[in-house]
Parts: sequence; C-alpha cells; structure tokens
Amino acid sequence: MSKVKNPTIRDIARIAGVSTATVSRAFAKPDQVAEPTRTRVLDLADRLGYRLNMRAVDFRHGRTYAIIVLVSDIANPFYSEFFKGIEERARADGYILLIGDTAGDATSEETYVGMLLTGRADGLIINTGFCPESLAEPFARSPSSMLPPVVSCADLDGLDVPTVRIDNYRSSQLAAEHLLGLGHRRMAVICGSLSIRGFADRLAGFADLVRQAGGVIPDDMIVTGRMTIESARALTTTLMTRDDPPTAIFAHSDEMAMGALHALRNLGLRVPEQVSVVGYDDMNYAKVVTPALTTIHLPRRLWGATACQQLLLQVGSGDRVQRNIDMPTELIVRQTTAPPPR
Amino acid sequence: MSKVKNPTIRDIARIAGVSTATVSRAFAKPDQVAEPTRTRVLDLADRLGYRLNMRAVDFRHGRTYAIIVLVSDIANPFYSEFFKGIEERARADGYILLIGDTAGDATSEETYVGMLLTGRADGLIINTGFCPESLAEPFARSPSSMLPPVVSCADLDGLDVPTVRIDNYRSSQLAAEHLLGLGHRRMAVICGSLSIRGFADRLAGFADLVRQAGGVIPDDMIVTGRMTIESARALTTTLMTRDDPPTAIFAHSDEMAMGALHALRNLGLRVPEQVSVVGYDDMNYAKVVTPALTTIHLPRRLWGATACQQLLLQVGSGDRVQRNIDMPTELIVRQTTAPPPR
DNA sequence: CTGTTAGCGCCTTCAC
DNA sequence: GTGAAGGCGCTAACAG
Repeated sequence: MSKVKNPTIRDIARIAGVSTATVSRAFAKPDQVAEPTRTRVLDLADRLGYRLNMRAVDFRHGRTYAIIVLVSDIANPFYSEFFKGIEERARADGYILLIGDTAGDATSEETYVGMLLTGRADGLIINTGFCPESLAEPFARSPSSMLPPVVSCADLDGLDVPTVRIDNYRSSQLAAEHLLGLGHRRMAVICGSLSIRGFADRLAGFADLVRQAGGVIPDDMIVTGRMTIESARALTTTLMTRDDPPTAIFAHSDEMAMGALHALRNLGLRVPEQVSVVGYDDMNYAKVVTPALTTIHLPRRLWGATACQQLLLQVGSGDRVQRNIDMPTELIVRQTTAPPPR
Repeated sequence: MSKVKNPTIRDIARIAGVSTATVSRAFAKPDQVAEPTRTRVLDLADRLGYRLNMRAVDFRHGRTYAIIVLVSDIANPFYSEFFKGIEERARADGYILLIGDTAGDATSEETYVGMLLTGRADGLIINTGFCPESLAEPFARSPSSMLPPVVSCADLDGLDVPTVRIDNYRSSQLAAEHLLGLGHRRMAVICGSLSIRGFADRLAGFADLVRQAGGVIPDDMIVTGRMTIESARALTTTLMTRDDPPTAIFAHSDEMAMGALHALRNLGLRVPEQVSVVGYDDMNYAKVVTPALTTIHLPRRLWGATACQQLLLQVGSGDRVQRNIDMPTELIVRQTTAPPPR
C-alpha cells in the first residue's frame, strides 16, 4: 500500500481521482456528495490514515471552538462541579474547554489572556475574582464588541463584561441571621483574601447584619487565609485559644469549615454543642460528613453551565446577552449549628 | 485615527510603508530589523490595536505549542503538584498545558485524543492508567514515529509508548515490610480500581511480600473503591466492624488514608495504638495532619516535569528518548504506624 | 537590512 | 453532484 507520510486533502483527491472540494465536502457535508463518490473517498482516506488538519480548519474558520476558564487554583475542589457544568454545556455546542490555572501568578494569567487575544480560543470565563491586567487594557481601548467575548463570575473592578454571579453579600446575611437567631453573639469569620471582592462582600454582609442587630464583630474575630483545610485549621486554633473565644464560626468555604471542624476536634471542643460552624459552597461531602455541615448552597454546576451559556451566546451572535445574571443561593441548616452553651 | 476593524500584518505593512515580511520580523525576530523601522512598525501596530493571529501562526508553523494531559479526575488533589511540574517544564519551552479530564467518560477521552490526532495539540501525557481506545487503533496501524508524541505515566496494555513511571509493586512491598516488621499479621488493603494496572500492582506487591513472609491477606481484607476520602471512610467502617478486624491498613492513596483515619476516629479507635495506617503519595498535608501520616513518597512534581521533558524531547527532535524512566519512591515513616496491640 | 514570492491545508463561492 | 480557483494571515527562503 503506497503510503504518504502525512496525507492532505490533496493527496486523497489525486488518488481518488476527484477534486479537493469533493473530499472536503465528503467530510464536512456528506449529504452533498453522491453515495458512491463519498464512500470511495472516505474509504481511501481511512486506508491512507488521513486526518483532518484542525490547525488549517481553525485558521480557515477563523475560530478554534475552544474556550478558556481562568481559575486561581485548579486544586480547589470547589471548581470540580463548576468545570463539569461548563464542560457539558460547551461540549453540547462542539466547544472544548481549556482550563487555565493562574496560581496567583501574573505570568500564567498573561499567557491565557494572550491565548484569547491572539485567537487561540474563542472566549473566556473568569472565576478568579480578579481582572487580569492584560485584559483590562484592551478592553479600555476598544469597545468590547471588537474583542473576543468574556464572561466573569463576579463583578470585576475595571472590566465591564457580562457577569454570572452569586450574591455574596445577601447569602452571608443568611448565615448571620441563622446564627443570631440561635442566640450567638460572639462570632468569628474565617475569610478568603479580602482583596477579592467576593470575599469582602461575604464579610460585609455578615458583619452588616450583625451590626443591624446591635452586635459587632471585633477585629480579632476576623481572620484571613487561603481557601484550604490546612489554612483554616491553623486559623481556627489561633482563634479558639484566645481569651473569650467565639461560640460560632462563619467560614468562607466548606473546605475552610472542614479545617475549622478538624481544629475544634483536636482542641476537644464539640460541634455544635460548644461551637457552631457555618460553611459556604455546599460541597458534595457537606451532607455526608459527621456532623453534617450547615452551609450556604451554591448551584456550582448550574453556575458553570450558565456562565458558559452566556459566553456561547456572545461567541455565536453579536452581543445579545443579559449583562448580569444572579444565581440563587440558599442556607442549608444541618448539624454543625445549635444554640451557644449557656 | 483611522481604525481598521481587525488589522492584519498587511494593513500594518501598507500604512507603515514596509513589506509584510518586515512587519512579521519586527515581531518574531526584532533584532533582524533596523531600530527605526522596528519602532515605527511596532508603534503603529500598537496604535492600530494589531495582534498576531495565532491561528495563522500555528497553521504556518505546523504546530500549536500546546500539550494535553489526560487525567481521570481533575478534582483529585493528587494531580495538583503533578500539573505544576508539567506546567513549569512546558512553559520553559513556550508550551502551554491543556488539561483533559476524562471523568471515566469515553466520549471526553475521545475528544482529547482527537485534538491530538488532528493537530490541535503537539503531544499527550496520559496519567489515567488506561489506554484510550481511539489512540490504540492509530498506534496499531502506523509506527509511532508517524504520530504525535505520547508519554504515559504507567505501562499501558496495548500502547507501546515511552513511560515515566513509578514502581508500584516495589514501593508497596516497602509498606508491607514495615508493617510486618512492626509485628502486624492481620492487615487490610484499601485499593483503587484493580482494573488499573498501577493499583493491581500495589496490591500484588503488598500481598506477595506478606506471602513470602509466610502470611496471607484474606480476601475479605481486600476492598476496592474510588480514590476519595469519603469512599475510604465507608470501606474502613465496614472493614473494622467485621469480626476479627485488621490491626493495620494499607491505603492506595493518602486521600484514602485520610478517610480511613476519619472512620477509625469515629469508631473510637486510636491510631496508631490500636490500628496502624499507611498511605500512598505523600501529599503535602501528610506531614502536617495529626497524627502525621506514614506513607509512600512520590516525587509528584518531578514526575510531571520528567514526563513533560520526555514529551518535549520527542516533539522537538525525532525520537531520541528513553523508553522507560522510573521515578524513585520512598517509605516515609511518621506517626500512624506502631506495633499492634497485644 | 528589506522586499518578493510562494505557499501551509482547507473551505467556499461560482461555474459547469 | 462536481471541479476550478482564490484566499484566510503569516512565515521562510531567496534575492537584492
């Protein structure tokens, strides 16, 4: 069998005795090619090990059918369902997903933004909470309609793009209401980085509601760390070994709540009898751990799917998208919250 | 300022009064262009908001400078350091990383393999433990030198490509030796899916050594589940509530070991006084948890970097790569192992 | 140092 | 239903 090293559409055409147009059609629009011709071409292509060169196709089409999702830490299990939601939606439209982990590193951020701006991807979903600098500049110079579509999962300072967001402020008030209603007065908040608007809002929502109820969150009851079990474990230990420790803790993620629970257990403190804990995210494990976690439910998968949906709408047509979509949140009361000890 | 909607190299050339070649060089090989010409071109390009069209560049170059990493579950924290290792190595050569999560789903697997085969990526690193079907076929038909380079992180049935692997069999023997040496005789193994060669090897290495020492692992002491905390938690509870429960548990990952520890704690069993636990992976948290985890250390970051290195060697030149590279492993004894209770 | 000239592989009118 | 021809945006010889 005479093999060509890397057959192109032209090789197939020549050997099959047809034009390149016919070969192209045989693959892209099979019904526009007569049955005998089609099978002959397809068979030959298969025999020669021909494969469409997608680099050429993408170039010709002027798009890549890829979208980038920018996150700050791919290892954060929070994202796993979020990715799934995006991926399912993207795949349905023939798009594939590129996951960009910035790891808080400006260079990698730039790399991925560069891929968008230079046409290696058709759109971008941002869920880092930050506006990449390299993106802010082009958006400031040109109207967004001249640039590839971007959707953010939070309001971003300095970047006016459609958002699909959750109401961090209001959902945190739910946590405060719940704890206040149980009788807690001395409460702590374990926060994600407050330079990220979302976390700042969670703190503000919680603190504002406490204040409205005539209370206050002392400064030394507000601590900040990374969104990991380990980070929260350390913070909680510090928090609880102070004089006059809190009777309740509001953590900015379930991962952090898990760390808090771990620390409390090590300190010999019982949850919820001695200390209450409220998490955030409603991770899959929240309902199965012991004690089951009281937390703020986020529709993570739907969130991803919706963000992707909005992006694809822009990719396809011009610009007919809602500017802001709010995802519903909900307080799920389980077993880590109870009235404070007398 | 007269704006072109989407300026190309040709627009810049025309307006700047130079040839397209010069514009191209000004970007790709700045030192080959005279200073005044270069700045004039670059300035103009900037002013016009020109951006290189990477689709065209990739097409022209015949490559995309992207490599795909295939994993079975992106949410498994095991991968996080592994990705980092790959990414650092890749970035150093100007390559970017596409993470493909198969989620055990054959369709997504096919998607990513398709991207490789159609030239949307230049190479593939497999760390799922399985050989994707859609990859086996082309490799069976053509010599691998005609196909894009692939590196696997385990020996794969039905796919003869270079591997960068760990010795699952031998490292599991280390765990067995340690436990045996402490005096354990009744031991259980919490396994990952045994249809994945790596996990089957871990079980075999452990069991064979026990057998050589005149012991045996009863069938009901071998359990299998997903690589998650929760899965191992359930398995451990079952294991320990049988008559004659084991005095030691060898888990196929640290995540699983964490689940086991959690279950033991809930059952009121003390580690290591009453039950010993050995993990696998040496995750970052292994040394900080209480009690600190005895485990098999894997150089995860280096593993990723080495796999990437081997891949890039193939991408660049023809085929001068070692067929198999073994990463070193090591037993790290910490606090979860001790002699069994008398 | 710079310009001219050919395409890379595919798709897509426009004829036939 | 099929073929001929042009071009997507860029780069890489090869001259000058």
